[in-house]
Amino acid sequence: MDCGIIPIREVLGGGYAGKKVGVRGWIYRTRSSGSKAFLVVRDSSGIIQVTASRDELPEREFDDAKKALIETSVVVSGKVFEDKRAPGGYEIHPDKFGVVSFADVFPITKDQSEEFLRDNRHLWIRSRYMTAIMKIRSTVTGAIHEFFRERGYCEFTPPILQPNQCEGGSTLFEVKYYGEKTYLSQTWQLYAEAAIFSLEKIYDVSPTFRAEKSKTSRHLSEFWMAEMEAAWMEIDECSEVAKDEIKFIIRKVLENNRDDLEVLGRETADLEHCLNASFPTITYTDALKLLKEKDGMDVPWGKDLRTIEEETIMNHFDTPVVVTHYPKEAMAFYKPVDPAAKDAPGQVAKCFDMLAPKGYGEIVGGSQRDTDVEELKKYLERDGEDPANYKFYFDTRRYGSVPHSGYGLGVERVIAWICGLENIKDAIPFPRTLARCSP
RNA sequence: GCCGUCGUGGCUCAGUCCGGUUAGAGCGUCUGACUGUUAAUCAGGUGGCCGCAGGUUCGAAUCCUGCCGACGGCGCCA
Repeated sequence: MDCGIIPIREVLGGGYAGKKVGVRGWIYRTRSSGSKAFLVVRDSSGIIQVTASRDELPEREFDDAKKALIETSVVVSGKVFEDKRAPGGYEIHPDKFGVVSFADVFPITKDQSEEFLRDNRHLWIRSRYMTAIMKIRSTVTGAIHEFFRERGYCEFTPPILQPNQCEGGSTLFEVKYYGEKTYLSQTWQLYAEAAIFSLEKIYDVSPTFRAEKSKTSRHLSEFWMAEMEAAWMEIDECSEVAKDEIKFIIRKVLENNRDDLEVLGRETADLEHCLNASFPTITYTDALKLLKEKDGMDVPWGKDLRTIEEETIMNHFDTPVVVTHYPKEAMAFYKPVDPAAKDAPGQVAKCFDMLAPKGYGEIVGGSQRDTDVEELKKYLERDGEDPANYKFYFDTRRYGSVPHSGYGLGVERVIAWICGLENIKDAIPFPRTLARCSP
C-alpha cells in the first residue's frame, strides 16, 4: 500500500491545499473534456474531484483515467488545489493514477426504480444515500448500548431459536431441525424475565423475526429490536426510561451525523425540538376522547388503536407520545391489569406504546409483567396457547418473584423517523419482507 | 386474508382507452470531437420473444381468459 493515503474528508478540511496527498477509493462520477478527465472519487468518508491532465500524467495512466468506468477502484496521488469549480471546494491534480481494478458497466445509473435498487441492493449500498443511513444506524445502535451501560444495565443475549410463541397473534418463522416445533425469536422477553433475577437491569439489541402478512412501508420480516427489562421497576418509571432513551439516541445522531442527515435532505428542527421538549403521556381512554372531540372519530372503547387512529392522534403532537393503559382484553397475556385505573370503562393493563410523529407509527411497546401465575394461564388459554409449554416461565414466578417491567424499541422504525425515510426497508442494509429474501 | 396499481432495450418511460407500415424517446454503453467538467456538451452507432400461456381477428404491445411476478394500502404488529 502507498504511504500517505488519507481519508478524503481530511483533504476537504482545507489544511492540505498546496500539499501532496494520496487517496484511494472508487470512481463515483466521471466526465472528460479533451485533455482533461474529471473523476469524482469516493471513499467511506466523502467524495473529492480528481482532475487528471494529459500533460501531468504518464500517457498510459491518463488513458486509464479517461476510460475507467464508474466504480473502478483507484489509488491516486497528487497536489491539492483549492478551486471553486470543484465540488467540495478542493481537488487533486494527480501525478500518479493507479487503477486497482476496472469496473464493468455499473448497472445503477441515473433513473432507477425502488424495485431495481432493491434487486441490486448489494451495489446500491455504495450510494451516498444508503451510506448516510448506515452510518446513522451505527450511531443509533451504538447509542443504545451507551445509554443502558451508562445507567448500569448489563447486556444480556437471548437465544434466537425458541420453542414457544410469546406475542399472541404474531406469526412465527418455523425452523425444521429439532423434533419439537422450534421458531425464530419474536422477542427476548421470556428469557429476559428469567435473567433479571441475577442481573436485575438488562438490555439487548437483537434480531427479531415476524412472518406477518404485512405489506407496508413500516414492516419488515426481519428487524432489530432493542429491548430492556428491569427488576423492581414499575410501569411509570419504565416509560420514562424509554423517553430518555429516544432523546439520547437523537442527541447522539445530531452530534455525530449532521453531514449524513444533510445528504438525506433531513431537516433537523423537529429533532432538536424533541431534545428539549417533554414527551406527553396520555391514557388510551384519553386518546379516544381526543379522537372524538378533535377529529370526530368514534372508536369503541376496547378496540386496539389502528394505524389511522394512531396517525390522527399524532397530528396533534410534534414529539413522540406515550399512550398508556390499553384495554386488557386487547393486550398480550403477560400484561397485568392495573386495579388502580378507575377512570376507564373497563379493565386496563399496565402497558404503554410510544408513537412517533409523522406517521412513523409505534416505535416502542412495553409493559409491566404479570406475576400472577393463574392470571397468566387464563390469558394464555384465551390466546389458544397451552400453558404446559410455559412451565419454565411460571418458574420465574415461583422463586422470589418481584415486580418488573420492560419494553422493546423498533430500531428500524426509529431510524426511519430520524432519517425521514419514506420506507422502512431503507433503514436496514438488506431488507427481508413478506416478498423478499434477496439479495 | 382483503383492496388497488403496474409488468415494453441494461435503466426510466411513451404507445394500450379507440387493433393497422419496419415498436419510439431519454439515460447508459461504444466510436469520434472538445484544455474546467459539475448527473458536461455535440455527432454517430449499439441495443427489444412488448411478463408467460391460450383465445378473438385478415392483422394483437394494444381486445378477452388464465397464470406468474413486483409494488403499495388495510388488518396485525415494533
